[in-house]
Amino acid sequence: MIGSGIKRGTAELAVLSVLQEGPLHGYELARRIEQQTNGALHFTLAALYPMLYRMEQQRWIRGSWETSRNGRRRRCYRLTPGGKKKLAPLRREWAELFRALHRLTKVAHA
Amino acid sequence: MIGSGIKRGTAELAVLSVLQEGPLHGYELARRIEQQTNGALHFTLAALYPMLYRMEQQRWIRGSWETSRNGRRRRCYRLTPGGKKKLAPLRREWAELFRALHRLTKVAHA
DNA sequence: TTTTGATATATAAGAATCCTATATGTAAGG
DNA sequence: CCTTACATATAGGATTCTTATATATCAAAA
Repeated sequence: MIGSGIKRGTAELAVLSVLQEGPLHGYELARRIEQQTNGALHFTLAALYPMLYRMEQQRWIRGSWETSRNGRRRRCYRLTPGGKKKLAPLRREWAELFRALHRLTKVAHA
Repeated sequence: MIGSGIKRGTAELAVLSVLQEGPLHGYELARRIEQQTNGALHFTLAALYPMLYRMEQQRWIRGSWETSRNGRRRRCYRLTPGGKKKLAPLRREWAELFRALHRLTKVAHA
């Protein structure tokens, strides 16, 4: 599993990417991130809940309380149009970071 | 230039990679990182100096005071054997993060 | 000559994002 | 009944970046 120092800042991209597949609640969101990265990327729920709150304030996602048949309440988040717009430049910025680090470590080898 | 939220944690890899080319002092180190990434990655010196200090405590780099002909004192850092050993797993971890994020964003597209 | 800009290091205060620990409560299975 | 999985939430702390500030030398321009 990737260390916390290195994966800083990835949660935002991860949440937006997973929500692009469809609406989800926090608990399931955490599991999808871990599953889809084969366990490489893991976030605790204590880290995710405040982040979901912040992203809702920024209008990138929208949460709504739902009650499943069992009577369990849970907050379901879906991507807003603003969130979709945010995703593209965010991915571009990450790609740019990868290229930058690749250049740095490659130069050292040359 | 890549935002500060995203590039978190990259300074360590950047410093070790650049120092692999040869010994350098802090001021020049900051410029090399920026140059070799075509300006994509920028760190302020106020961020680098405490980091160099920490890395020296961890025995990844070793600093020595030098006085140039001008009479300017500057601290020259060189990679230690321990620092070289650290570089390989660090690069592997970053590569793993890239793969993880790639999977996440790709899945959302499929 | 005086001042500006590049060189060079350093600390302090603050923001952002992650962690662990803790709290609360329901539902299902052994 | 007790444990595990589900589900959300807050508090306190760590790390790593930021801006602002301080100090000091040297070269070139005004």
